[in-house]
Amino acid sequence: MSQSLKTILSLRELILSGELKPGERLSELSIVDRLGVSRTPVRMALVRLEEEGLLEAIPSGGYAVRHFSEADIFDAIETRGTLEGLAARLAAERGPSPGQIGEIKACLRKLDILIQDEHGADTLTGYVELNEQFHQLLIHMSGSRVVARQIERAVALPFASPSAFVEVQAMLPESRAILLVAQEQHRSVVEAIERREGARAEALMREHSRVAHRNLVMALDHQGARELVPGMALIRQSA
Amino acid sequence: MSQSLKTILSLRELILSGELKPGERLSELSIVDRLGVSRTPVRMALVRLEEEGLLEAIPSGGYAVRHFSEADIFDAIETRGTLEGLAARLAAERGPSPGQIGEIKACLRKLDILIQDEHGADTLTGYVELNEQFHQLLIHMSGSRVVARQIERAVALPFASPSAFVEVQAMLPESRAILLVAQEQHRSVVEAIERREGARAEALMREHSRVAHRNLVMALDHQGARELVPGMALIRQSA
DNA sequence: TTCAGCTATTATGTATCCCAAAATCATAAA
DNA sequence: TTTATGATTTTGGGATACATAATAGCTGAA
Repeated sequence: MSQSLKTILSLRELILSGELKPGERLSELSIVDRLGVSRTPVRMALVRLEEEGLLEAIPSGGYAVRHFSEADIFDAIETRGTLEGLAARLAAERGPSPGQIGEIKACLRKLDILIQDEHGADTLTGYVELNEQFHQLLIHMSGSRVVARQIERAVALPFASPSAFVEVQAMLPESRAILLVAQEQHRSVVEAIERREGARAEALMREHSRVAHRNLVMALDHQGARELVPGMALIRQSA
Repeated sequence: MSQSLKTILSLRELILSGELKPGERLSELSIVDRLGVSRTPVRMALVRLEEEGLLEAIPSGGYAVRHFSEADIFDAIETRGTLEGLAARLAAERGPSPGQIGEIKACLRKLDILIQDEHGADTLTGYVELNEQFHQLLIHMSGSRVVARQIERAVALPFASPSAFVEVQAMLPESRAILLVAQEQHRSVVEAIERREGARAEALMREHSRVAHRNLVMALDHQGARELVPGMALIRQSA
């Protein structure tokens, strides 16, 4: 593993865990001391994490940990939903290959099976994996590198990912119901794409992203649930 | 001006002018020789230009000039339109301040005056400036940093900018008609936002971006018009 | 006591050097 | 003639030394 990658991973962990607080300025030398790598990979990591959205450049030079408001999380989810809606519409309009449709239907079936089981031991990680795979396949079906790239960037924010809220969701009593609704949306989107119904596919994908909105509200209300949301350490009320 | 910035500007110019051809691998040392700066700012510039989308990272290390297809331009425009549509909807739903509405209406009036004049000497640069300002104000009215950032990134691709096609458009016989339509869309979007009509504002902004689609088709047909489109040097048929 | 200005320190920006890995080319063997 | 292997060269990643700009702290004067 390269020193740069090691530094990126370490810094990201420090930021997401809240050890480095929002607004805190990151001096290159302090990171050098902390992580034991030289300034070159540190600088590389700082640039990459700014691109990712976790850091912001200070006008006079250097970087600080970025802070977000609750509204920012909302907007990030809405942005992802909008872009995934675009991807779904493009997929529907352009008509994906039978192979792609087969793949995503196989993914749907696996999710069905997983959901049928009452929540077992590692059901959660399995769900996260399959859910991410579904979203990935959908993006691929759009057939657009440009859109795919844009979604990648939108999802880079930790709380914007399609599975950012599965952990909090699992804590809720209505958890299972939400899962069923989400899966119904998955199924309907695929159906819409198959039938070349672009507007429907887009609307469904947008609405699908809004289960995250609901989970967000839940997470904000229940004090214990907050730390289950990745990146929650970056949230400041007044930001 | 810093060496890094100088390198970024020089490299971008070399890429957009087509002097560095799509697919061409960029060796750090060759750039050092070419531009007379050391490797450090060169490396920094390469990272930033990859982020911008002009370069792509090679798995084994290093960077190559990215190439795009005509479909990619189409998708980039559609992506921008979708995100600007999101911004317009958010602006409408949230209700911008009277000051913001005043600002964008002032911008509209200036555009009106400019369009009324028969095409004068520097009407074009004036139009580009006001047009960009309009789009900027609209983004600001959304009230969302997250959305603003995402649009910034989408617009970084040279042919995705709101004013990427004004030069080709100016060559067309129906140029004036297109301008009038675009301005009507500007006006309608502001009206929709004022009336808190989110769906209308979004649809209008999307449709507005599609004047670029039309101009793109024109540019691709007329051989002389191609080089008026920024970034056209990056287009490969089969990409 | 407060503010201005200077200085010292620390931070980032830049250049250069070293090293490891990968691509390439040449040569030899099948 | 083709393929495999080894040497050479090139390239990129990393470390460090140097230059320059920013900042904080201190001193002196109002």
